[in-house]
Amino acid sequence: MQGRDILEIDLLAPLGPKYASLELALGRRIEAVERRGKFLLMPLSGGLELVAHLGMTGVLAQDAPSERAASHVRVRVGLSGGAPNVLYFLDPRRFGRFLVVKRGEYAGLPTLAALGPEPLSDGFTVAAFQSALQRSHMSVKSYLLSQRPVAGVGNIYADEALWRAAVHPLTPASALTPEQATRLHHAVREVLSAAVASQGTTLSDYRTVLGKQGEYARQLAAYGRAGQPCPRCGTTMQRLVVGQRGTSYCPTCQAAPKGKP
DNA sequence: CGCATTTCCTGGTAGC
DNA sequence: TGCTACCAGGAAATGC
Repeated sequence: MQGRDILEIDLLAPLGPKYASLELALGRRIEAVERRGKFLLMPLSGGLELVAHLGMTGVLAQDAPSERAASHVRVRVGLSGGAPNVLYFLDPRRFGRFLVVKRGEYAGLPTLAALGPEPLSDGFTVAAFQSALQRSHMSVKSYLLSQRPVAGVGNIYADEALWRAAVHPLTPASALTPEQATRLHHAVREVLSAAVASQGTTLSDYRTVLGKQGEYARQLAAYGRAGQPCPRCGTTMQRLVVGQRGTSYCPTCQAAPKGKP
């Protein structure tokens, strides 16, 4: 994709502001393909930028979709150069985004505008993470999901990291001890680097760009394991809802913060 | 301003 | 088998 020109870009149905300003990409060159957190960023010539987000179930593919998936194609991008020279953006549940903005202007994308450091970069330090936690009054799980203290942690990896760090998901972020914050920092890095090494977590539909299943599901210790024994202590894992998200945790390893039963 | 709640949307599945 | 009802969730919009 990098270095190619966008010769065609078709939005296959009106989908509102999640798919805005695509016509501006016509005739532009894709100068780079980058990732920040869960956002895919493609700087275009002319000071523009294509921003894509797969939501939960989105797919960006160069292969023509199967008959079954054809109805989920939302955007088709025709590129210069030899085959493969078509990009298909599939988004079955319409939770994705695919839009053109002025480069670096993320006013309509507040999460991207306030995105925390990349978890596997040198910019994600214990000190910075600790001071971010200090400033939030949200539960630590909700704060992780906000993408502000660190980029890219979704529901699965939040549960995994909190379990590894032995931190209860409802602990107020600012109430974490320095030891807990340090453990959580390391846990986020360990979980994400292991998940990347396993090419992600396939629960049902997710496939890598090469069509392979992500293999991290077999390593999940917490996510989706409510009612099953904790891999560390054997206690039955519990489920609760945090910020409208299903949450699994071990009531023994991840002791409740003071005042929470 | 900061946080909580609601909304978007459809495939998958439980229950009958 | 076929129907209904409900759940899942990332980020934005809305509410307080």
